[in-house]
Amino acid sequence: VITVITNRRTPGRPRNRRGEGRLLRTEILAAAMELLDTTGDERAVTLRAVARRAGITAPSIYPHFPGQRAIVLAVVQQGFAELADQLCSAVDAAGDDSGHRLDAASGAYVDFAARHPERYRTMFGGIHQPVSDGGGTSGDPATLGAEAMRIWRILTGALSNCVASGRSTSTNPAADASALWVGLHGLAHQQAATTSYPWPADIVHRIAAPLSHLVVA
Amino acid sequence: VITVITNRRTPGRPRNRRGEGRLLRTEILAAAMELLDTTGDERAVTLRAVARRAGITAPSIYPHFPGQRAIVLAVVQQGFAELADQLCSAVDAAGDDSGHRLDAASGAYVDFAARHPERYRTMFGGIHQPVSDGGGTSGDPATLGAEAMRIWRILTGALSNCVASGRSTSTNPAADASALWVGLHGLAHQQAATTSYPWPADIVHRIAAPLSHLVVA
DNA sequence: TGTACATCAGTGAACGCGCGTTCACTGATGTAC
DNA sequence: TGTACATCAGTGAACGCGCGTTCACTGATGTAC
Repeated sequence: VITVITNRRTPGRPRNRRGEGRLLRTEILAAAMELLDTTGDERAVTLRAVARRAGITAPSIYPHFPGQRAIVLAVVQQGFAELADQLCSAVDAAGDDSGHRLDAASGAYVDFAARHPERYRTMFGGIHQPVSDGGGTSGDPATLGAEAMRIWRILTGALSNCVASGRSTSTNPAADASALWVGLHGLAHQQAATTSYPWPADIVHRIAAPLSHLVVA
Repeated sequence: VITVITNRRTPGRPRNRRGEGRLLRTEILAAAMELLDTTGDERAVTLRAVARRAGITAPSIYPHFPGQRAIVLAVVQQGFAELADQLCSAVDAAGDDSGHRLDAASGAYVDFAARHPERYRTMFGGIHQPVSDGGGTSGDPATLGAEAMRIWRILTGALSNCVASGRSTSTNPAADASALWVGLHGLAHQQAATTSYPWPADIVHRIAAPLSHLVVA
């Protein structure tokens, strides 16, 4: 099957009303995310491809984004916000048991990457460096970007609660939360990159439990 | 500072003697690796850029590689071979103590990524999927690619020795080696992607020790 | 030993393509009078 | 209420660029006789 790339825009697209031009920004972002998720290739997110997907002409993007990199950067930032939101929801929905809450966070993290593999890879691809605000005094999480900070705080909080309830023996929940994040990231990224690695069935728990210093049940 | 891209090849390059044309393949590969390590961007490894770097014209590449993707794939494969070699050397040089040997493997792994961040990211970028041979019965490491299998075996071996000498309480060294690899990968990849994450000082040990189920000293 | 020839390593010009970006523009719509 | 006008959303054509790939070629070198 040959994919025909058409340059025609969806002809019926109504232009936004006066004063509502900013709405297009949202459509452009959505188009970029769709492109990323469906093509599975960051390089497919070109300015022209995004415009085609959004049903507009390429120059129409410039009033909303200074260039192509800015679009990808916005996708990445929104990705981090969504990831943080979903961790938050998962933890909230997990009830009162501190162990369940930590499990829920770990599961939601890996799940996000499984549902949006290419977006996850782009988020952590490094070119856009959204995790850190720069600077980066070693060991000081305050240098994280705002959304990354949220994620780190959710993990740290869940782990601290486990310590408080005697479920974890961690003596440094802040540092161990970073270690846990690294472990989850390793699994999430690897699953997002290659679909056929021979994982043990309980791989999430096998990674998250020791890194969280959970007491053996 | 503006980087001037010159199309001129190094004029003095002597052509290989008759029958030694295959030598150029090595030079092309080396040029691609240099490009990847110095530009820090996989997208910079174009067929033409590789040719410029190698001091030849673009069409000269075709007798040696069917196309640009094949060059990157070869770079990735060589990267896996080098990584496996370095793990092997590090373990061999670490003496007899099983704990030291496992530490050496972990350290060498993270080190490789730190020394060649862009190459590491490309290796695990997923587009080329070099880790798995496909198929991928869950839990069966035999479906790994040859070099990935070597890496996994080194980790499994080091971990098994720790179990044998009472340094690790792992009850499933094969599965825990996968978990350890995932953890090391998470750290290696994240360090290769963003230089300024606020890592705890003992991050490697903080990840590797619990995943290996090392007994607390 | 000398010479014609086949082979081989690599060249140079050319192609069509999609890209990012620019520029002048069009036509609908809200607003001032 | 009617009309002229400014503003705004988005268009369409064009540019120069580097890319991957093709093709016919050149000139050095080993070899057969």
